[in-house]
Amino acid sequence: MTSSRPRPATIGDIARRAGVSTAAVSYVLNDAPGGARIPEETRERVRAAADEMGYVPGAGARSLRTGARDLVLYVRSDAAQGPLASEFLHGLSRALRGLGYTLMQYGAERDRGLEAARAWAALRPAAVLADDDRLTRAGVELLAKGGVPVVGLGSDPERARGTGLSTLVMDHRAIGRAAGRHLAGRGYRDLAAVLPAGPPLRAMGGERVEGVREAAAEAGAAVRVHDMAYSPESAAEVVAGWREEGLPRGVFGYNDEFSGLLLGALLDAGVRVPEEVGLVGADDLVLCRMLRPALSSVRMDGESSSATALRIAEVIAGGAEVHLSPWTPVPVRRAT
Amino acid sequence: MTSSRPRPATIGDIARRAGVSTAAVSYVLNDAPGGARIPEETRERVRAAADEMGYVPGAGARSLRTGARDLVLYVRSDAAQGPLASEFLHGLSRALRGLGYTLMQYGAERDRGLEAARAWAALRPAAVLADDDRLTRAGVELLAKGGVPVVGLGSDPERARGTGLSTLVMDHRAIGRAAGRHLAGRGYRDLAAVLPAGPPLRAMGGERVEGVREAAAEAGAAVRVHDMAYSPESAAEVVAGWREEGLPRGVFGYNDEFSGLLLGALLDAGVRVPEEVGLVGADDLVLCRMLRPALSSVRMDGESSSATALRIAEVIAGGAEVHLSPWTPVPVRRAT
DNA sequence: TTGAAAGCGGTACCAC
DNA sequence: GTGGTACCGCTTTCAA
Repeated sequence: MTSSRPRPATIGDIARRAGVSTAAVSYVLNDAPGGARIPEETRERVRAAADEMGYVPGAGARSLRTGARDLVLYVRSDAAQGPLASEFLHGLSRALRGLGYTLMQYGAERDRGLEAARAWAALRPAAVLADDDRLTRAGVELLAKGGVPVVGLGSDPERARGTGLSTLVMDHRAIGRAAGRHLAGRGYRDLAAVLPAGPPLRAMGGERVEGVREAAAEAGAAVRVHDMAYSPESAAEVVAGWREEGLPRGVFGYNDEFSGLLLGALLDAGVRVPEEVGLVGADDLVLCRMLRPALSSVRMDGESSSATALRIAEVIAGGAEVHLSPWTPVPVRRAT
Repeated sequence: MTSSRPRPATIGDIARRAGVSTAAVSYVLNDAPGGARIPEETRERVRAAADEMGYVPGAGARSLRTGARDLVLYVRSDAAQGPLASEFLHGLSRALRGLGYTLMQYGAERDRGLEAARAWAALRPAAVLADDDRLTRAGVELLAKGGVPVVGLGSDPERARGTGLSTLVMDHRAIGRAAGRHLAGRGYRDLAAVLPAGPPLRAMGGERVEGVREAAAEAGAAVRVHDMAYSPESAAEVVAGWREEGLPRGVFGYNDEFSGLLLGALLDAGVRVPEEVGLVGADDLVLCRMLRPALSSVRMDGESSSATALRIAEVIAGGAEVHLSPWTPVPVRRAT
């Protein structure tokens, strides 16, 4: 008497229960033109049967038959968390739904390259959006062979151009430039910038530092660069180093969170902020307004994220190659 | 000459190219026992063909044929962000993969209830994990009819017991209790607790406040409750209110982020923390160690998240009803 | 007006 | 030993 787990009802079950053919069921449930002249009474019966049995057509069998692909895969590392990414995700999801696609986040695992591409391809998606570090040449090629457009999140547009790979990037160099100019604009000439130690953030950090360097060069300022991990201890070490070799006048802390750590360490060391050291983060999180003194930052402005999402959705639908960089950095001056 | 988008290669394509039957292709690629005696030379040819054409078997057709369901849906609101949720997600994903399942995050949209359940059911998942606010009686029933177990994230275990709905909860009351005891343990008898204004957080907030009340009752302390939105302005209002009616001695700020806002507002108002007002958050984010004075908090300890994940995976595999609450709150005393 | 049947891409039974 | 073929659930053409 082991009642095994119930299986979902099939169209055949409904047809049998309603005493009609499977075709009739399909017609009624999709109110398809093919079965335009099915009497209301029959329709009623079919709908009732479907309802009672909790029938929902299986997406797999359906898309196997129709050939429609409506799945969009979104593969992200955790690095891309926070309100900005989250808002973007929502806008994208909404825009895609409006166009008949379904967005799914896939791969909390670290799979990448060809292996990952095979897993994605097996799902026959309409498109794949993936963090750059998940993508390899071979992987993108495999997907392309199956007609699956790929959008590289954070991929270098220059390297991608002409390869069929679309890109969506945040201009980290511009963020660094904005931060650097903010600092230089206050008259600071002795600058320091922080480079996150971990692999996922390091690449972005490098770009941001480059931007700071550009801004410093414009203003004739010097820039020191320091490795730092995301921990209070590491922040304290950086500050201790500064105490020895001399405090920088202005600091770009990579982002608000690293800057928050740095601020704590500076205050612990008895350094007055901003009188002795100015500090600027990036992302303009609410965190900036929790800290005292309140943290200056760089906000990312841009077309509404759903507008961006819409453009991406068009790529997906059209299959063209595009390169998007929809955010503009805007310095936000606060106490530090 | 409009070269339409390429379609993925099918098993038939490979068979034709390799000059064998589709059956042979299937056997070779899955090295299935059925085709044990296919000569190595033929296998080679098949593999080569598959490779050249970038063939990957479609998961849809495969599971249609085999009847296997390997998809686990994870439906979460953004409310559940942060390192804890993220770590849990990873552990879960890994554990499930080990058992042959694939975890996908679905539904950035706000769909809920029966409508959402239909969408999930169409994917023929092995199980659905969803935030409680997405679930309705009818929705869970629909899924159950199709043999799909549901785990309610944050659902009340008491109400769920016996309905077939599994639950995974964080014990918010216990968090509040831990925070309240921490405060009372410092000798504070005039307590205040914050209740987040928004709908997603409010329910949890209510539970936490209840916990604070319990701890206060034990110690003979009083508790005031204040609505607050997640903004510096709202925090300032709360503090202004306190200035008028008298400062509380100890404050539970719902979580670290609300507490951070409160801390900023308190300092702005010239209140000395912790000399005049003690403050405790919850979650033990890195944020606590950015703030000065460093924020006391309540950390969530528990069995490793992958162990929890494993138990959930068993539910999925077995279809049984379980009620999990694997986290234990632990006060973390810092400067505030 | 209704329904039989073909076929989507796979797997695996079973007859050659 | 091999590979033809039935079949999974569903849509849609076409004939009755």
